[in-house]
Amino acid sequence: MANQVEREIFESYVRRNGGRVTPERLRLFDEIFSQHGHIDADRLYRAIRQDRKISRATVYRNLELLVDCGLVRRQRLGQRRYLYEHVHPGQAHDHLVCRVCDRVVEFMSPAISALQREIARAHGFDPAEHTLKISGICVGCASETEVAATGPSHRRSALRSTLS
Amino acid sequence: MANQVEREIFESYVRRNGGRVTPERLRLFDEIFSQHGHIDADRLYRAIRQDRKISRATVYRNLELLVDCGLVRRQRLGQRRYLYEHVHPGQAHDHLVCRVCDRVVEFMSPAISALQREIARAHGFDPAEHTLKISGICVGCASETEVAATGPSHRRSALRSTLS
DNA sequence: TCGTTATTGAGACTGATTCTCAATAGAGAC
DNA sequence: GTCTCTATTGAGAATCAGTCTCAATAACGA
Repeated sequence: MANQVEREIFESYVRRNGGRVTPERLRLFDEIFSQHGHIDADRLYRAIRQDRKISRATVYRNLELLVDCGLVRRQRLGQRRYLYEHVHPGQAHDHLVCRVCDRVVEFMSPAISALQREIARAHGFDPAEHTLKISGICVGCASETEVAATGPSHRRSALRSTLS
Repeated sequence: MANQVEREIFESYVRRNGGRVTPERLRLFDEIFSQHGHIDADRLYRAIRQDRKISRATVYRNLELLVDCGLVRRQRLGQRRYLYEHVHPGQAHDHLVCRVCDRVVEFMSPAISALQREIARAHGFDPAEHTLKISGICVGCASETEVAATGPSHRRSALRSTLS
């Protein structure tokens, strides 16, 4: 079975802390490790709902658990909700987010990671994790919106008159 | 008067887009430019409320306006709410956030900024803005929590047993 | 001063996440 | 296998930040 190692990490983390291994936990683990990329809590909830009863609260609680034991990363890439992704140790990466279409692209930069560690230490911080999100406009959207935009582009302006 | 330049940028941005310069807008501008560091919408609302009637909606609407014209930066540094800070052009900076006490420390790294631009371009993105948040544990909290922590430290674990 | 229409205020609304608490069910002891 | 203890679950209520609605107000150009 795939993700055997991660699954053992998970189970042993739970047991070590006096927790119980429940079918709900395992199902959530499987779901998030079968997904590629970023997924929100509601999607996970609905995916699991396909074949078993589970409550939203359980999904949230156990996502927190997965985050705590380091197997899952939770980030706000869009505006409203958190996105979750499973972590492959040693493969730290960051994100480019298109502010028009919300597409997320991952990239790795050991140079940036190293600089971050350095900076944190210089300021007396013990760096635990970081979030680097670069938002901009991707190639696709850039060509599409060339004609339109003169302002903040993607979202409605706070000034009404610009709408008319 | 201080912030004269920024204020003119603001007024001309509003006018240029067919908007109106209202006392509420000016008051919000003054408030956020009189504050140092990061502040949330509710704090701004309450600060302004001290000496004039204003509605929450107006605060949010006009914060959006300030963000749109580039005078204010909005970021999620904590978990829940957005934090706002006024921007001094040419002084891009990033943040270190202590995950225990939520203290925010600013730092500047031209090297990281340059790398970010490079990466964005390499992936066909036109970079508009970025958020780099390094969260970790600051010196103060590190020494205080030395004895305690064995787990996720600062917040309640998703596993109940660890509470007892 | 007037008229047009952008802006405001109050409160309803939304959507994501967290909380509550009674019912359920792991898992160690026997 | 059965018992017991208590961690976990489910359903829905609660929270919280932020957004929307719409009638009343007030900028600002004529």
